[in-house]
Amino acid sequence: MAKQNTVFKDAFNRCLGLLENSDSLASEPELGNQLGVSRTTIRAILTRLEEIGLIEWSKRRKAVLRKPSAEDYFPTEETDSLSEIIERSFMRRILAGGAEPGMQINELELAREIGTGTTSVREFLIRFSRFGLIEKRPNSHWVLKGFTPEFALELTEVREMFELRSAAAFAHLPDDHPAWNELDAIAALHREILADVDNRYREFSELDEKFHLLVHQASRNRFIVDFYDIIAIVFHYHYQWNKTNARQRNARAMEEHLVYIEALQSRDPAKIEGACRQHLKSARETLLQSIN
Amino acid sequence: MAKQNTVFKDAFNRCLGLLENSDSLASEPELGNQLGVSRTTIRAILTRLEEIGLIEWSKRRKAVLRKPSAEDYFPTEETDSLSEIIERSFMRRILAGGAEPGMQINELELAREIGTGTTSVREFLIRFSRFGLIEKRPNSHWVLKGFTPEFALELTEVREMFELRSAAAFAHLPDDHPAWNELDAIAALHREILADVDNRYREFSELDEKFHLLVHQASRNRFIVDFYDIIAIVFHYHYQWNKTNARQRNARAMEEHLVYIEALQSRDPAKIEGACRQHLKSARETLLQSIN
DNA sequence: AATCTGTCTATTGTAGATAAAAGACAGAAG
DNA sequence: CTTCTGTCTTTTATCTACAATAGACAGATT
Repeated sequence: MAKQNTVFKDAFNRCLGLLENSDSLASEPELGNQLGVSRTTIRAILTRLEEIGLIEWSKRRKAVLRKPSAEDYFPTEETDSLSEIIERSFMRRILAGGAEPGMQINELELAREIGTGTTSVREFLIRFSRFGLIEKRPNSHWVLKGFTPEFALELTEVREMFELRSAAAFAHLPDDHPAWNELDAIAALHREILADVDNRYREFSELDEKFHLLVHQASRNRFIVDFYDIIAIVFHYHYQWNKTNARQRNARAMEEHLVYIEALQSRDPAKIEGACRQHLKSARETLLQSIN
Repeated sequence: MAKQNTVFKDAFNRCLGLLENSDSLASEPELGNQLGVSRTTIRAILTRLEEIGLIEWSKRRKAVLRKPSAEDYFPTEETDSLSEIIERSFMRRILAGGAEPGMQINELELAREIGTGTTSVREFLIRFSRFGLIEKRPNSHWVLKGFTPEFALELTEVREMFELRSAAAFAHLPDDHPAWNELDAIAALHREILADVDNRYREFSELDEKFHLLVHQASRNRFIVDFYDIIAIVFHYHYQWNKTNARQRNARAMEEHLVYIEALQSRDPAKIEGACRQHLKSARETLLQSIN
């Protein structure tokens, strides 16, 4: 196949969601906006909805005939884009599996194992190389540099520089900047999760990413914001496969976040720097501990 | 063609160089090391050398029959790798040509204009995207964010953070670290060029890159070192197409470098910070001036 | 015993082809 | 006259194929 129709399938599934609570659908351009896809894809979705008897479609009329059932949805495995599949598969190999630093990475072999063409793997590796974990030998293979303590130290060194600066900039955002409201919402969510931490500590990972990204964005510097991608992906995958003490670790981090957030809200530079440093220090320690 | 044989042509040309001052060639593996290519390529080179009557080749014997002449060399246009060609072509379009921020970038069109396949253009754009000048709309085009004053300010902000830290780290390198010798050599070259600045000011660009890279490497942080790529490419191409006051600008920068280098050699943190800040400040001003 | 050459295989870099998705435009419907 | 639909064209994402290049191995040479 030249191209997977995952965009179609994913949008189709989301369209079934829209269909649950309504007895007709909006216009094609409007649907396109709602689902974030082009009209071409919308029309493919409408065609299929009609085929499986979910709607009656004639020009502007899109009447819902019945509610969607579980079988109407495409299975979730089919809605992931190829690059997501490659990313997951690759990250599992290098973080979970016993991948030695210095190991060669073979495009062809990777492609065969994942069951995809080499082009996609190549493009993934090129995109991934900016994370500093792999390196290309021109006209030859890639070399895995490995998820080592050195990597973690270099990563956190830059992270700390960037986050301290961003946090300081946060205090100078104008009072009517939307970031303040988002910060309040994030603080509230922290308290909510902490109140039921035993059951909800798994939600921390996503919350953590959202909070730190918000802080980094205050720098108004694309390089600082982009760099946060690297941190996010490392934490995301690393914790996904390393769950020792997750509950306790997350609870502690959330407490620190709350102190950090209050400091931001106070707009007091010294207080902000202190809280930020404290949190970054323990984040670094946690990361380093979990590597060895 | 599936693959250009630019590696062969470039290595061949360099091999002619080796051949100029010697009447026989080393063994195949040894030549491979000297030219940085595989034995397969070496044997292709030897075959051609024999064909055009430059050597007599039989097993270990590779006797030089005559000195290479100008026609023996491949033209330089044919020795550039495809990615270099694409990079130059693209940079010319966005830096020299009137490329508006927000403009769409079309892979197919770019490929046609450069006369290459889309795969190579795609891969180039992916690699290039880390420089923060373009951005991808998934399943759709790339958007040019433009070489704007904002870009320059964001770039220099991070650069200053990184270089100040690297310069400070430089002072703590052990006395027997090779960087000290390289620094001396770079200082000497500065003085040499300054002594004949009217004729040699064009050599500054390369020297500048070498010096700052040396400083950044003292950080021993892959993210800091890698970031210097962005600065290098921006300065490299930007100055290539913007030559107003080049002589004066370069002379001033070299003077500043010498002060900066002396500060590094003194290992005095305060002095280093001062000289570094001074130089970065005028580098930023120069860059900003040349954008508007 | 070490290094070299002859030969063979495997992998990378790039072009070209094709289905999926985006998007343009004219005429239809409100 | 604005927004929609029908239709068509263009572009992107991905696969496959193949020449260039790297690299492996056994036997030859020093």
